[in-house]
Amino acid sequence: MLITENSINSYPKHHMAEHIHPINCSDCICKADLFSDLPPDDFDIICRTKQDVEFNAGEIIFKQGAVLTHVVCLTQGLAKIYFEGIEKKNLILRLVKPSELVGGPGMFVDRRHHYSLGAVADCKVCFIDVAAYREVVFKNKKLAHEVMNRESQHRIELYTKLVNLTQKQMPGRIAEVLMYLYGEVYNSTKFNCALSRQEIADLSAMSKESAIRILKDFKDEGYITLDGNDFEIFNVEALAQISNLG
Amino acid sequence: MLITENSINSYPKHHMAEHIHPINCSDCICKADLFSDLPPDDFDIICRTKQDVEFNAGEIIFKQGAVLTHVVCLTQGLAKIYFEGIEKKNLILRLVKPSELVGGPGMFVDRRHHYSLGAVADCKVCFIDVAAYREVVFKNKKLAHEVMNRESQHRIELYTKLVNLTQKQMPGRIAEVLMYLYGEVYNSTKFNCALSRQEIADLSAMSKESAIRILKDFKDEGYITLDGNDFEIFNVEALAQISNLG
DNA sequence: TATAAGTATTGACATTTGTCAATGTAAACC
DNA sequence: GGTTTACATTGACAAATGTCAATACTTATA
Repeated sequence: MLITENSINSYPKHHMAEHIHPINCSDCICKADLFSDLPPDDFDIICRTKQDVEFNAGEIIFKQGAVLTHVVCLTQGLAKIYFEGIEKKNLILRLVKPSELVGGPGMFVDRRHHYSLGAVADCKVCFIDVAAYREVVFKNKKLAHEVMNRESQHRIELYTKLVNLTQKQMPGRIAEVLMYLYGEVYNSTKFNCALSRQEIADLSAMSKESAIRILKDFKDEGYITLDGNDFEIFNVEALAQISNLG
Repeated sequence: MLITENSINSYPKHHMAEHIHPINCSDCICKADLFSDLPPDDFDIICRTKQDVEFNAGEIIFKQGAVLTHVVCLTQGLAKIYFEGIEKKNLILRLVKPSELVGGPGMFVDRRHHYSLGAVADCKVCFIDVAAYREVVFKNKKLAHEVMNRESQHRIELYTKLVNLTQKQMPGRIAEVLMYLYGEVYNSTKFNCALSRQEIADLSAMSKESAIRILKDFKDEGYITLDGNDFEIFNVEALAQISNLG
């Protein structure tokens, strides 16, 4: 069984049954990233426990508050790390692309998830037993370094996010999100955005109506074009400046 | 010399000269906390590099952007970890009490400070060479665990802060700050607050005028009394509820 | 004591932002 | 095709929040 007996998670049953199948870990996209330099023996420890699962867009991969029994590697799709705040309002911390391993700070504290991971588009993920993961991290100094490094990087991004959300007005925040989608998620000025308007709003801490209005303003100014979820950014410099000035 | 040659830090000269004096590390308040279980040999590595410095209230201990050459242990006073944001607006992440060691995420990334540390009250701090600190952390598994644990804890607090600041309105945010001062800083419902009104505002991401107004509202409601910097909280439950509801 | 400088407070006002309700649009389903 | 459902858009309005200027208060200093 994928989830331990006492887990308070509740994955749809059909996911758990249908999609658990062995794939060749050596060829896996996970291997390309965090585990690329890992000795085969150590990598085996990780692989032995892994479980593949598919999620449809909109489904929850793991939920804030649930017992942290596995870390997750996204192998396909797009996911969001988000926080469930006051009165059902969500705050998206960041998006997760394939090859990224998502752990969570609870791993070393209280073994609970402190944020939720949700599928923005259809996703394939690989669940890795947290005990196996910890074992390998503590066994392997280089990996431990790398993990620390990445966690530090995330913390720095979190500080930047905190300043963005508390000190910038809405146009700056939306410009920020567009630059993020362009520069870090789709790596192109033209993209079909997997995020709904509500999710864009959740990423910039405002109401969806406000997000829509600002996007329309940017469109009217000629900085972007919008057709449903088809985005194209024409004036990166203008958006960068709006984002920087706040 | 306290700071390496290529440091872009600029501490007032008189601090650097006057206050470097050996104290008995074994009795130091630092020792009581993070380093309490450290083998004597490892602790010696740390102690050999330490430099004591005093700072007056309002002075900067280290500055965002500067080269991270030392980690800092606060031995006396009260300090703030803050972020210098847009147009000189500061955001205080949290307060630091004596015995706490302040590193910063840059230690494992780019060797720069990603936030500033400032003295809220007069402070005594102990600078520890970052190389010595890293050496001991990587040598000592138990300490490494503890460091990871604390960093995780801070990250969790950061998530909570992010939600507080983006999803709560001003009364909720000020109530939050009062609960924080009561519960985690002064551990008493009655305290002489070392923070200025501006700093209370920086802690709750609002203008100082707004902070003042909300404090006055709480006073008018009878939840607190205020006389300059003398605070007394009468109705913890009311503040807790205001904080929770947002 | 007088003066100056910084901090705190208050009120008036403008701006930003959210809420609500109405309408439009698109995909899914019968 | 028609219906339903979810999502997107728009406008009107209310609420939250910041800005600015005037004034009080405190502390440091001449």
